[in-house]
Amino acid sequence: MNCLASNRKVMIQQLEGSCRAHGLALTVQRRVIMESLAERTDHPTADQLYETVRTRLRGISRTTVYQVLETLVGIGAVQKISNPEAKARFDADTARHHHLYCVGCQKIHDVHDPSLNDLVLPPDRLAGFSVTDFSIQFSGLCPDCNSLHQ
Amino acid sequence: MNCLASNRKVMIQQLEGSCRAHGLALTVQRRVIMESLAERTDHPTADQLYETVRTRLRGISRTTVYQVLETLVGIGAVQKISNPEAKARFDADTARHHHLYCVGCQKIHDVHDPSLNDLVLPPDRLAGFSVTDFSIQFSGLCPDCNSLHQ
DNA sequence: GTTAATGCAAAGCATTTGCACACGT
DNA sequence: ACGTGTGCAAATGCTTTGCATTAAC
Repeated sequence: MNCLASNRKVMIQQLEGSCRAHGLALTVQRRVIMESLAERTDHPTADQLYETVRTRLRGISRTTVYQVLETLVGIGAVQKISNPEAKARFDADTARHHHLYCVGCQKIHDVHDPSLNDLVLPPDRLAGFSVTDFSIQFSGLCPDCNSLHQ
Repeated sequence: MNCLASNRKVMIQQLEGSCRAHGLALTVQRRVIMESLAERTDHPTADQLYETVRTRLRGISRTTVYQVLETLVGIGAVQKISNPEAKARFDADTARHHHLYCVGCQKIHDVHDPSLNDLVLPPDRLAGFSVTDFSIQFSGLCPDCNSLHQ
């Protein structure tokens, strides 16, 4: 058995476990979508993934791909890269600073902490990448939401 | 003269300078959009900003707000927070890892570097925030684009 | 057999485009 | 005066919704 096949088997078992744990059915669609996403590393959009998936499961609907992806994010089997609603957001502060997304109020707060800038810059070549800039996205609870939750 | 008024004046002078430097006209719309964005720290979407701007410049078009924001990003007066095309992208790898956006090929590459995970976690309370997770977005050139550019 | 998931069609937003008019230089 | 920027209307693209059908448990 080759490595890919073995990984896939493990991955599907994990998916099965996660679904069970959340009382979700392990449908063909969920399995194929999970598999198709797991074997690529190019961070596809829902639509790009749909194009792959439809060749394996003819008749699958675009809606299903969108829905299943959100479900998989919900059970922690997949992560979504981008700010949560995937809308463009703008900031007049162009100095280097970082952002905290509050899972309580869904707002984005600035994090001005100069120490963070030094912490990460040193490796300015990571495995052949020339890095010109970076930004850290934190997620958690802002002070206001913090006090509500205790 | 109060502090806000003074900041605004400086900001507008900077905008004027940036526009000149790029051969762009300093239009009323650009000024008001820049001002409106600069006085808030809540990282509005283009549409949210439009709602504010239209109360100050009746008749301004939504299109203009979208266009001007992109122009301002182009001259570095404003930054856009989110992945560049603001579409949702998905990743089956849920382990902590970071992302490099290549400005050459526009692809998002994974950066698996365990040292980065230790570097930043320590301050798990930043000014009252409880941080549960974080992710670093690098931008720069991937190895392939790097070799093309030299 | 029950309940939840899928598929379809259509609607809903966010964003972009093409072109005529107006404004900044 | 010239050329760029703006406004409008319409198109496009991504994503969501309501509801009937189908499949998983």
